[in-house]
Amino acid sequence: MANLKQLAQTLGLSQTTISRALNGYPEVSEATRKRVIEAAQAHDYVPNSSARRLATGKSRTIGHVVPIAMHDMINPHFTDFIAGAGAVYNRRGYDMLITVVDGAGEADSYHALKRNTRVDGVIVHGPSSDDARIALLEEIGLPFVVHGRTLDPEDSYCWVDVNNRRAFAHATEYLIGLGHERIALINGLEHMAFARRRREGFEAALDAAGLAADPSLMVSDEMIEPTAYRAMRRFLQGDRPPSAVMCASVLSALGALRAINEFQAAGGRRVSLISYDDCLSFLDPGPGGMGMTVIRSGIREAGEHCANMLIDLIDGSSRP
Amino acid sequence: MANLKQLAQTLGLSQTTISRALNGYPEVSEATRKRVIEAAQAHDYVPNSSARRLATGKSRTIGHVVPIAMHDMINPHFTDFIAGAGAVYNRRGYDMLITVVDGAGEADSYHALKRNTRVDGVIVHGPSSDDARIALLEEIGLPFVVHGRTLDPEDSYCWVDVNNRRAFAHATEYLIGLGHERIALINGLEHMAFARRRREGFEAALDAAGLAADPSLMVSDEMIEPTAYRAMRRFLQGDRPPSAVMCASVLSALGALRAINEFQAAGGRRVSLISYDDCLSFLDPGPGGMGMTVIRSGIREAGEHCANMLIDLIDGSSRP
DNA sequence: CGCGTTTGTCAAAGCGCTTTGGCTAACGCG
DNA sequence: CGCGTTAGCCAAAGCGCTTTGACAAACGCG
Repeated sequence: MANLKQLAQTLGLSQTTISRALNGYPEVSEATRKRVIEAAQAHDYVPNSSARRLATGKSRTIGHVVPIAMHDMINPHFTDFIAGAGAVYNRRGYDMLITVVDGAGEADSYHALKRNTRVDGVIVHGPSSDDARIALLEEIGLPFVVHGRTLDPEDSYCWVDVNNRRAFAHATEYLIGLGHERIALINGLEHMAFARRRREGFEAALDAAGLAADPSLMVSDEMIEPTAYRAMRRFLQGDRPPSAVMCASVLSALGALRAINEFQAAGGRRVSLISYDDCLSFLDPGPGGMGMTVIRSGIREAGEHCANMLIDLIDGSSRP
Repeated sequence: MANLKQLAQTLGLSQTTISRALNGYPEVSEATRKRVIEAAQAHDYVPNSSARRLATGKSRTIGHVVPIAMHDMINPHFTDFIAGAGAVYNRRGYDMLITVVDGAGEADSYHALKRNTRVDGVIVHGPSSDDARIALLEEIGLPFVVHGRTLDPEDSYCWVDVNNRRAFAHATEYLIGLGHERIALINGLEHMAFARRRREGFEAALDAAGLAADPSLMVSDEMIEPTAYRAMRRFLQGDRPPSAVMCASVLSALGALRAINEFQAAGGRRVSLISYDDCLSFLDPGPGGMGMTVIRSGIREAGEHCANMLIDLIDGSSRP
């Protein structure tokens, strides 16, 4: 059956009553409610979401505005994140609206989403150190949760993040425990807050062990294969090559690994490699891996987490 | 300014006229239209999309229903596709709605999207050999474009695809031209139409050169690193190892490469590798690559293409 | 029994837009 | 000049839902 009106007619009730019965309002008797719900099911009635949206001003939709990042690619982690968030939206009756923008149009997109009540909230991906987006969203009053944090620890918005600092500190300690003293770091671009945190963890662990971090063994660049390859090669060709390297992503690790393989084929010493696996589940080497240690970060779970948090926020709740 | 009514009032015109002027109907004089458009701009008026949706029954939204594929990952190519499609949607004033479902719920999702006029059309990703979805969509009358083709060449729906058959035939011919006679194939799962087509191309090229395809040098499995690694290892350990291998994806190539490197480190002969790059732009090795040849397939462009096609279809056009 | 409450229901007024049908004023033409 | 057209604009009726305000009927209680 198509619409509320018809259902009301067949049941001999008013639209009001039907609507209330279906939406769980207390003003209808339980007997009526039961009758209505059954009839709705029997006639395969589902309220039209456009109408509801117009009437309530709520869209039951979450927006993700993804800027097409540098050199025209979307961050591969995004996929896993979406999978996690999407599952939650489904379960909780929300839709997911994705807007792909080139950097410039981003603010406009948020404004447009808000104005049209197209979304009830948004998720902000990978904030840079001090992200303009969060100010914007606060200003226009669109609920949001950010995945990752800005550097300012005292901000009052919701975020979900892995503890990058600690993860890198631990991994570094692990290498130190194995006896490594010259450890290289192939990091992501440091205008991203997470990259900063990772370096901090790395340096803190070295410090704690009385080892100085060697700037000539640290690089901060896009986390892709070729850049990592070149960086690693440079490290290995120096006078005092590292005996271990930490990579900020599996992609970087791939590049580093290539450089290491060439180095060893040419008679070089063995080099250990630890990679931080910021998702990329499809590269999962499984048992008997690719010759490196990886830390898994569960981006997908982060997606679920963000989604749940945002919905709670919208439906009226907390801030963790 | 918030709504049509107010704009109409300030201009001393009726809502009808404003609406018509803004939507390009011929019943308003050019002078009025100009006045209206300018006022709209000046007052920063944008029609409320929920209201419009309700009134017209059109949502100006395209749906992508993505099943969480095998072993819980979304196909990484998806990201690039989305980037391409998303850009087009933006440009043409459409929104993108993504629904993540676990296999079972897929049909329901389509029904729900249709019933609520939540979307005007959908894009179907990676059809299997004979996909139930296209029948379903035709039945419920939801416009769609499929990315990839089913095997039935005579179907009457719209699709966008790369010529997998030809790409693989060419690549194989290339290897043959280099003098290779034993060529391995590491393919994707063959319930996917594209994988079938790739094998056909591969075999056709061998045939044409008077070389028989050796089944013991062909494998069809998920396109991920570890499976490819194991397959390649097996090939190389056989009595007559291949001198070249074609991989159906860069991920497979990575695995194969690992096996090859080990093989060569152990004194094995050189092995050539060609990979089909089904996107993964973030792995782009750039100049001075990773020691393999890749064919680029432009998933992103495919996304743009699909999006344009679908919108044309919705707005009333062709079928290529 | 009478009167203030509560309970369950309904009619009607939006939400902000599109679209139908009608109306007026200007226009074309014999 | 008179009459059929057309151009340009408008009022009002939806689209399908939620929500407000009213109102009977049933109830509680002194």
